Amino acid sequence: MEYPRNKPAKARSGIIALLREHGITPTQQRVEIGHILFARAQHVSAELVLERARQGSSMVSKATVYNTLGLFADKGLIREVIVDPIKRFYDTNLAPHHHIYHTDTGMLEDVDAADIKMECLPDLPQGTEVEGVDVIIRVRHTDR
Amino acid sequence: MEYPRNKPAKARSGIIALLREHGITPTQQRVEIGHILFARAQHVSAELVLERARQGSSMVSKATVYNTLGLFADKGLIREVIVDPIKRFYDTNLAPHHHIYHTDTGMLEDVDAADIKMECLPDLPQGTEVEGVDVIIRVRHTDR
DNA sequence: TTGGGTGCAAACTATTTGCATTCGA
DNA sequence: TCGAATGCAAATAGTTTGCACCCAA
Repeated sequence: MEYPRNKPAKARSGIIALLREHGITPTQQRVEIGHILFARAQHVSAELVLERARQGSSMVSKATVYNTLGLFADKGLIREVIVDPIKRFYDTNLAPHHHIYHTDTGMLEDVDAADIKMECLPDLPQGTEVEGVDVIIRVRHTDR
Repeated sequence: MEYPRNKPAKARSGIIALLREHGITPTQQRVEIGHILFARAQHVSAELVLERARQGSSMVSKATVYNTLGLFADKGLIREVIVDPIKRFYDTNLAPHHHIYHTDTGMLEDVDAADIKMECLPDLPQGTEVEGVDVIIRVRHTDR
């Protein structure tokens, strides 16, 4: 189940349904956070979600933001992206894709998986299975 | 300048020369840390380096370990690897390669770059240049 | 009522920083 | 000698945990 890109923000009722489909009890805070996340395809940090939640109506604590993002990621509603050594990003785009990371600005961009062809993945170690393959293209602004 | 794999540990004099070649003043602590790092191709965390340094003869503080690892990475002696959201790893293997990350054990394995062919990298954003491309294959042990 | 689920403050961990001291050239 | 490097401690930032509270069964 995947949240489509470039769609208008889901209504709260839609978010409640989405949470239920994923086996998550919809609480006020989770719905609020869902509303922030699924407004559009985006890359967010916990800090940003917290900031937006505080601008909104509901009370949400910092710990709840972290716990909820972790829960959503576990349940497959969002995808954790590890590119920055100091903070985690969460990606609401669940379509197969990779990332361009601007090391000087911290900006993260999506690259459709179809635009990168990987051939001959090496043999996996015995008794393991692939959980995911991340490709991160690190770019910086050219000095001029 | 690249440290070759599978070679016996560099003598301290060799490490001093290596640091000088990279424009790093060789101090007692830096040489000690270099000695730990370049004993063999490996993936280390700051914590592990600190632990090993304390087992050895020299006094090295935590802050110095962090600062030195950062310095070595800046100067291209080691490579920072971002796979784990909670800690950084440093890789003493500078040959072009990618990683297999065992999400359940935290183990990191090298994959020769030649074993992964990437085709048609997407167009880069205007005014940027590639700093590096990381491929991380996340694997887990299959349940049986 | 009651036991698991939830939310929050406080705790914790990895990392960085400021500054007095020491070291290397 | 003297600027650079170190060590310590405290600060910081991101994240996790312990526990009181709440709600459905």
